[in-house]
Amino acid sequence: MENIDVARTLEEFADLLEIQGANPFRIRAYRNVVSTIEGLSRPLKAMVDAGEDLTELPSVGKDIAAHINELMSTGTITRLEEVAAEYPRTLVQLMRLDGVGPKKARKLFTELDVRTVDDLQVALEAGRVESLEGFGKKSAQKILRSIEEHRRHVGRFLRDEVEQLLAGVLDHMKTAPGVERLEIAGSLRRRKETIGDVDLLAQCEGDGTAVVDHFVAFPGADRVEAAGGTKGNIVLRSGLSIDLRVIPARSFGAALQYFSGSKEHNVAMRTRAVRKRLRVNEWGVFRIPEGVDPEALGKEAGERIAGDTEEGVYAALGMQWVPPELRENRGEIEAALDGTLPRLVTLDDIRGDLQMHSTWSDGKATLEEMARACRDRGYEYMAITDHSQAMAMVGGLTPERARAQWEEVEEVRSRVEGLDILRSAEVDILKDGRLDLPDEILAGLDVVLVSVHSFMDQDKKTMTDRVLRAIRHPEVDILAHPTGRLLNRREPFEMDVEAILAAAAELDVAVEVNANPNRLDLSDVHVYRARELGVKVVLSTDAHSPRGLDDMRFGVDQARRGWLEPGDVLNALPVAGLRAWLGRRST
DNA sequence: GCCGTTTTCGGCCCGACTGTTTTCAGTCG
Repeated sequence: MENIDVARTLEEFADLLEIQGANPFRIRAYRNVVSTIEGLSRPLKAMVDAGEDLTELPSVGKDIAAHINELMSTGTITRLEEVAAEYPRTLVQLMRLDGVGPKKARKLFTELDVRTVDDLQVALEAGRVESLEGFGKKSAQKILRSIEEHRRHVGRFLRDEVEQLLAGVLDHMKTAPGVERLEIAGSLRRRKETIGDVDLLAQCEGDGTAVVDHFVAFPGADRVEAAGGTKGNIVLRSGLSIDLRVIPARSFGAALQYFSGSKEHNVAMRTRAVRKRLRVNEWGVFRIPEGVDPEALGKEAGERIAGDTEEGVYAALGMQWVPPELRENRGEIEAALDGTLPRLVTLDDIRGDLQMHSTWSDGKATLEEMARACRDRGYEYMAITDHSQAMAMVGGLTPERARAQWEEVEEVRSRVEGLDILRSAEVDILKDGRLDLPDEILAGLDVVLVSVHSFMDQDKKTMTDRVLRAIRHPEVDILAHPTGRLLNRREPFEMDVEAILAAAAELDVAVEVNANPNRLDLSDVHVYRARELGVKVVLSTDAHSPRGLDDMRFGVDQARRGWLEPGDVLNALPVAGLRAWLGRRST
């Protein structure tokens, strides 16, 4: 059982407890554990097998540790089954719909015997929902719409999609009246792998109604969900929901901090603030006078000690400013208090790209076009990594064609100055873990990438052994797109990533963060774990055209979310250092 | 249900908007 399975089960437990109407703090306790597990870089299973005490984990106490142990050994949790007997598990699907929370889900079930989204749709269309107390025509319509949306677009948006969808909105906001500054907050600012919705902040003094009105008049809006004096929301035709909040300058930093999240990061910050008798909200940081009940104060009461800048908000709590990519409550709060945050890698640190394709296999551009595009991007080096022969449908390299490509590499080297072109290939890891090109060809390559493209549905042990065998080959330098996932489309392979990373550390094999926004493989949590284990990480675009080379920034974002510093990143090395690393086994 | 320079009980982050309401519950972030 994977961490994600445990997290999903506990989340379902929390949802059911909420529908049941349990103690809100008990529900929060479960949700806190979900967040702990999601940020965990090691498998729970391994911890349990090693006899480690799960209550050592933050937010995990005696009861939930027992639940996790029961879940691991029996596949279920007795207490969860008891609640599920009262309120069907399918009710949590209702809660996922926009406009339906725990109370309404419960009411729909108890009053109308609605158990599933399908049931709800039938009840809505029969007009039975709108006559329910607490519901009405408008909310019924809203729920019906969100059911349709749910069916059309399950899952979240990829970040490059969001950026494209958002461009028009940002353009539109340039002419908003009285707006001095516009910033992106939320998960987009934190550079999460996928995005649920977008948060924008506009700086404007006084009443924000005119700004909100301008925002909701965006021609590309399919509908307007909210429009007030400080907040508006539109939903684009694609289903992407965009929130705008209007904030005065004195509070802009506090609002940017607040709306950038994550929720877990903010809760942790506020908890620390309370201990210092400070109150942090989106309007600023305020000192609560002795003997005064904070609840009795207005939202901006007390002595304001920060709010106009984000740096000031963190400083007021005695913290370093935290890069948004780290704000997941995975140790960044403690590091910011100690002044030990990492110096995260940036796009400027990247000296070359070590995975791309050309017309020798499934790329759209010639080797020389790719080389010139790399040089134009200021790189010192590149590796041309066309597929190997097993990928016959894309014209993968046979040994003969590989040798022929080396000749072209020499020619292009002489024509494109100031760029080191490395001989390489993306060598298929065959079904049994052997490599798809003979050793004498592998020995002739400057850098050997290996990756899985076939038999992706092998069971976990078979796949793990297969990849372990492949990376134990002495010519292998890089394991590319290690888990094979495609965001929103294909789950990662069944594979013991922990074992692969441990082996990579031991063998001094680098692992890739594939920067293609559809992949972002490894995940941020696995990147963090790679760093912990001392595994070198390489950020590669897997470009199939010159434009694809620009995806590098997504790889850098992912690396930053995994806490990587330039020294952790293979292709942040200058060319001499890279060449030295590639020769590490021959010295 | 978890947690502890307010430590084994009594807290636990906080505000805005909508819709169905005659003063606020529910949802959302």
